[in-house]
Amino acid sequence: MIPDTKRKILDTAERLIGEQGYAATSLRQIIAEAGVNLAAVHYHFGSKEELLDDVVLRRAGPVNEARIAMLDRIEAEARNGPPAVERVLEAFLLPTAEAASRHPRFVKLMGRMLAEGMMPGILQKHFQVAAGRFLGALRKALPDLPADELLWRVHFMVGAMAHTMCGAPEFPQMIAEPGDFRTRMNRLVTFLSAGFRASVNS
Amino acid sequence: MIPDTKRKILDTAERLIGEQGYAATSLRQIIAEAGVNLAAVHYHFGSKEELLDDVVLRRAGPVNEARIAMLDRIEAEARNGPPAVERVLEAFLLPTAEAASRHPRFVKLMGRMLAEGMMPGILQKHFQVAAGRFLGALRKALPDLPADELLWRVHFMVGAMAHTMCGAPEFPQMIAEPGDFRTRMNRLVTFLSAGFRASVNS
DNA sequence: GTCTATACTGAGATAGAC
DNA sequence: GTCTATCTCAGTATAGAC
Repeated sequence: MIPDTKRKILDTAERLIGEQGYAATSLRQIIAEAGVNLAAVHYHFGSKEELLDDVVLRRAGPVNEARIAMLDRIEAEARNGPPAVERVLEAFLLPTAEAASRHPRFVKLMGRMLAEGMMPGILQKHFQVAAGRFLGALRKALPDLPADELLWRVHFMVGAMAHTMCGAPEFPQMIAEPGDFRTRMNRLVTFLSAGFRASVNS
Repeated sequence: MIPDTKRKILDTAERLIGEQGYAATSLRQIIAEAGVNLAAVHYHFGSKEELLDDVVLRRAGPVNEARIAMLDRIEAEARNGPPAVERVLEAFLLPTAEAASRHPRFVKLMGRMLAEGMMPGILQKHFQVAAGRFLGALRKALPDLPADELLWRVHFMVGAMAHTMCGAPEFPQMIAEPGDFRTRMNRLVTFLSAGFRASVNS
């Protein structure tokens, strides 16, 4: 069982870093809103960066397991044939929507992490395995797409996904929409699938 | 003529904020690498945030003028008919590639700004006009697309664009590619155009 | 007008008392 | 496990030299 102090720090850090970004969020703000002492952060986590690492660790596992389970099912249904791009993208994006319904703070945080360029460090550690599985499935789904082109399209997808997860809409009209994260992810799947399917010669 | 000290601060801030992000870059690091005094920043700009504003201002103007000029030409060639989505996206993205060839630091910085969620503040001030023109052109290019769907797709595009401008590739293979920004933007145009054209029912 | 020196508050981090 | 005290460095501000 996680001690109360530790859990309060994790919850508050998750929320504040998701709202403001990692660098812009101070430990002092976190401990003030969590109602704990500054030294408690360093006792339980060691540093600000390791705190972030623990915040990610707590939620990333379940999301990635759901992703891989969904991908397993899709590949099994496709037998040896290539799976549909839409299904593969859904396997990657819909578990995020599930997580968002229960832990909306965390999804914003993940978007921030991707956007702040923390992929080479913290994020890679937690998502490398799932990313590899996903990339392989996309290769099978799009056998005619050159390898480098596929990687770039995955790069575009990560950008669109991160920005959408952050939840900072550019236009006021978008806030009016009921904040159903699943609807948003379905829009994204439609958009991205067409992008992945585009023929290389424009 | 911009004084040498002011220009050095602008150049160094542009580079460091582009590499590390706004919140993660300290004024002290900027003045150390620029070889100027700390107070010079506050004399010339007033604060860290106004310094960022001036960094953006210096380059955003020319890029946006190129965007609007390109859009004018495209709309004139289309007469009253709807322009092709590809051309509209090129008008928005290729001037960025032009800017990148001469000011690679700045493009990274713009990606960072978008990613760090500074759109409601600094970015909106400099890009609102161009964004409005661009949105109108997209509406004409895609008359059958529902208005809310169009806004979400623009949102996806901004995310993909920002992430690509940051220039932090997820996979080592992507670095091997010659860093031609125009090639990258052409890949992006192909990808996004197909996404914008996707029918709403997936 | 332009820059230097210096001071103030708040950041992350650590040692050690309890 | 928890908290106080303290260190260094961040952003900010200002007085005064040139």
